[in-house]
Amino acid sequence: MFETESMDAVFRALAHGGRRKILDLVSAKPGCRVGDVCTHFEMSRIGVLKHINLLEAANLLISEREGRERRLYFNVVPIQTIYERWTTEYSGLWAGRLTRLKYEVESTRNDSANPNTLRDRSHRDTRDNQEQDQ
Amino acid sequence: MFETESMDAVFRALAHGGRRKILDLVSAKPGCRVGDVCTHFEMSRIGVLKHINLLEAANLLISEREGRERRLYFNVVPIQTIYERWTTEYSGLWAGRLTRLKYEVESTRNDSANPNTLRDRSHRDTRDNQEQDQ
DNA sequence: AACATTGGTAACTTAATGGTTACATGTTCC
DNA sequence: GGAACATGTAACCATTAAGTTACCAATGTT
Repeated sequence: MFETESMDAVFRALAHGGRRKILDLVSAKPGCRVGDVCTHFEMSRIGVLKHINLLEAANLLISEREGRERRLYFNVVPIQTIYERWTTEYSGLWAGRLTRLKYEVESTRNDSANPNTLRDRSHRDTRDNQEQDQ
Repeated sequence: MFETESMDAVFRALAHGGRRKILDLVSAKPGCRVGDVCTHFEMSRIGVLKHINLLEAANLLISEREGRERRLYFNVVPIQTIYERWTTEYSGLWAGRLTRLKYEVESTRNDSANPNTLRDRSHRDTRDNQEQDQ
């Protein structure tokens, strides 16, 4: 719906705990180098390097060459974009209107006669492997 | 750092465009059923089902049986948790203090004499395949 | 010049994901 | 009861992702 291609890269980059840890490290020590990040992992240097590169490709890290060193900086912008996506898309939820409803659903679990039923069915699912209208 | 196991599931669940789309659909039509979601995908019904199950495992969807049907509801809570994680962890950034710095780094790219250099090096990387101190 | 340091490529192995088809189970409707 | 329906399970295949080792290329240092 509101998906951009770059957003997908960001989401995928964030899907890895090690990479999130890298973001933590770099944001704690802006300007640190590849080797500095590596010291915090059991993994091989190349393993870490690939994660760093992936993060940079997603624009979550910015790197800057300085002689033989490579300085790393964390870039908040993509995460802010994601934040906007959720707050815009699910604005109602964040505003608290539906949030309360959800909490009720989660805790009580007995509003079995939910009025918000979907009845716009139009798919032909008979005997598996249907192809649907996009 | 601030990682919980459940948070990892959430991040991984969000890493797939199709699953994010499912969240969009369900949050737009709370209480819709599995089949309803399927109509919006080219994929086979089972493919979609697995994504739905994964989302439920990550607690991003809540489902409720009603006869032979399964009603789906979006659960904001995990996303709120993630939001907290970022805003807490990178609070300085969101507060705008470091954010400005980052923007400068991104736009100008010539603060080559960054004072924030990390010099706590202590790893022995000589000839690859080092094991580091955790 | 010689050598340690820092970073990067290339090629490969293994594990995880995304997706499929075929079959199974419980429900509603006649 | 029996047909159509909604959902689910099992077994499997293809692709991608994660990580490894071995080697390469600059840059500093003495």
